[in-house]
Amino acid sequence: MSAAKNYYLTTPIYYVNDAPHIGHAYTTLACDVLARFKRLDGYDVKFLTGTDEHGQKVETSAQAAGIDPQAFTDKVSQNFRDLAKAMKFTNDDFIRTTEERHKKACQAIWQRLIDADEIYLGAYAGWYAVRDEAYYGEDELTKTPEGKRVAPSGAEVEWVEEPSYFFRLSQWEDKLLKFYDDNPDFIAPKTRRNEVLSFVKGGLRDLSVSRTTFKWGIPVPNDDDHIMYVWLDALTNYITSAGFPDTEGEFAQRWPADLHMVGKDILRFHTVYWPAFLMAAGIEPPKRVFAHGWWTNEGEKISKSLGNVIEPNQLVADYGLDQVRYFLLREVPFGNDGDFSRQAMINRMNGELANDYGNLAQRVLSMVFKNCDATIPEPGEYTVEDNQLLDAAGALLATVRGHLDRQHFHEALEAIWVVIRAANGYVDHQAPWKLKKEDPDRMLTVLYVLSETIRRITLLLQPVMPDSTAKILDQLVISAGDRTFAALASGVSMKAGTEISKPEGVFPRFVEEGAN
RNA sequence: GGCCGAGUAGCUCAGUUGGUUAGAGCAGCGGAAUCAUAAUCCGCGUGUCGGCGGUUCAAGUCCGUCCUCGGCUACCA
Repeated sequence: MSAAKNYYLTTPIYYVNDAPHIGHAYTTLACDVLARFKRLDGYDVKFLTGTDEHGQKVETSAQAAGIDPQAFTDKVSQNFRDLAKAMKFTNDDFIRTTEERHKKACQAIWQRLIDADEIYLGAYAGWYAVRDEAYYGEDELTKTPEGKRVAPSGAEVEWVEEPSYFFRLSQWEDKLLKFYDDNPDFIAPKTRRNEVLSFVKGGLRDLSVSRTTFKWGIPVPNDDDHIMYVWLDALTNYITSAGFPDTEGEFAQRWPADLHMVGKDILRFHTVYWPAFLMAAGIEPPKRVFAHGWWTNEGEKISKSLGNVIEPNQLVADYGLDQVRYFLLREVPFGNDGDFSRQAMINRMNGELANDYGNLAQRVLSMVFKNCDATIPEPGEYTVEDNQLLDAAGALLATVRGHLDRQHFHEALEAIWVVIRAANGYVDHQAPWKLKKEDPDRMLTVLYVLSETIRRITLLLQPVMPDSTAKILDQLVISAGDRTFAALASGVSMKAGTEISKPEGVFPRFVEEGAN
C-alpha cells in the first residue's frame, strides 16, 4: 500500500549495439546496492534497468547481420540480462524499448506534448553523420584530403534536409533554472550541476524530436513518416515501467522516481531534456540524477580500438563476484573517474576483505567454536571498551544510510571499515586467548561483544557483498527473518545460546600464480 | 576563447561556518603478540597545504593574481 516508504531508482537503458562492459556493470551495481539497502531498510523498492533498442545504428547492424531488427535486438539485449544475472543484480523490471507497453507510453507522452502545443512541425537541415546519428555544425567539421566533410568523431557527414517535429525547449530555460534552484539536490555531484546550469544559462534552442531518415523506432502518432527521436523514446522508459500512461495505480505510487543513475556522458539528456519533456507533459520530474565517472584500465583510457575493454565476467572469474562488487564501490569516491588496476584490486581484496574483515570473522568465530562450546556466549557486565565498540557498531546504520542517500558508497564502506579496524584492535587489547586461562567469564563477554559487532557489520555489508555476507550470517546462525535492518535497531542484539557450526574462511586471499 | 572544478605526506584522498602541535588508508621502517586466512596489534611523517601578493590577532580554509591539470561549451549508449 502507499503507506510503505517507496523508493524507485533506475539505471539508464543500455544501447544494445554495445557489448556489456565494466561501465554498464558499474552503473547497475551502484543501483543494485542502493536497491538492496533500501529493501533491507524497510522500503518498497522498484529497481529498473533495461535496453534501448531503437535507432538507425541498430537498424543498420541488423541489416548487416542479415536479420530483422527485432530478432537482432532480441539477441543482443539478452547479453544485458545475462550480465544482470552474473552480477546478481536484483532489478525488479527489465524494460526493452521495443515492447508494446513502451510504444504506448511514448505515443501517449507525445500526444500530451502535442496537446500542450509543446511540439510543432518544422524542418531540419544540417550536416548529418549516419554513424553518430547526429547533426553537426558547419564549424565542427573538417575536410579530408579527398574533400569529404567529416565530424569530429571522424564520421563522414552528408547534407540532409528533412521535415521534423520540434520540441519548444527554448521556452523552458527559465522554468528549468527555477526547477534547479528549487531542487538543489536534483543534480549530483555538484560539479555536474554547475555544468548543467551554465549550459542552460547559455540559452536553449528548440529540439528536433523526430526523424524521417530511418524506420526502426516508434512512429509519431498520426504521422507515420516520422520516427520519434531516440532520446525522447529512451527517456520515456522510466515512466513506462511505472505504468504510464495509466497515471493511477502503480504510477501514482512510484513516480516521481527517487533516483536516475547515469554516466556523466548522458547527464544533459537526463537533467535538461527529460525534466523539460516531463514538465511540458504535465508530469513531475524525477527527484535526483547522479552522474558517476568512468573507469580507466591500468591508467589507460578504455576503448575498443585499444582493445583494453574490461569485461565484467572476466573480472568475476578472476577475483570473485563480491570482491569485484566491493572494489568498484570502495576504490573510488563515487562521482569521480577511477582506475582499475590489478594491483589495486588485489590490495583491496587481500588487505581489506581477507585480512581486515574476513580474518576478523574467522578468528572470532573460531574462538567461539573452540572455547564456548560452539555457542554464542552469554555476556556479563560491559566495560568501557566493550561499550565503545558496541556503540560504534550501533551507530553505523545511521551513518551508512546517510552516506548512501547521497550515493557516497566509498564513505559508507570506509565508515564500516573504521569499526572493523577497531574490532581487530579490540581483539588484541582484550586478548581473549589470555582470558581463557585467567578470566574465562570475561572471555565470554569479549567474544559476545565481537560476535555482535560482526553481526552488525555483516548485516550492513549485505547490499554490497550478498554472497559472502550470507555465508557469515549463516555461520552466526542468523535466521533469514533477522537479516533486515530492523535487526539493527538499538536495543536489538544477538541471542546468546545459539549453536554455531565450524567456521570457514569466506574471503580467500588472492595469491599470484607462480608466487610462493 | 568563455564558464566551472581541482592542485594537501611516496601513492589515493579527508579537511565543517578561518582558530590548539594539518589527518586517514596504503606503501616503508621498528617492535609486540600468537586466537586467526603468516592474518592482527602498537610505535614512527621537519608535508614550502601549486607559486606570489593581500585581508586578519589568526588562513590549507577568505580576496587578488599567476602556473598546472581536468570537465563543460547542444542534439554522439
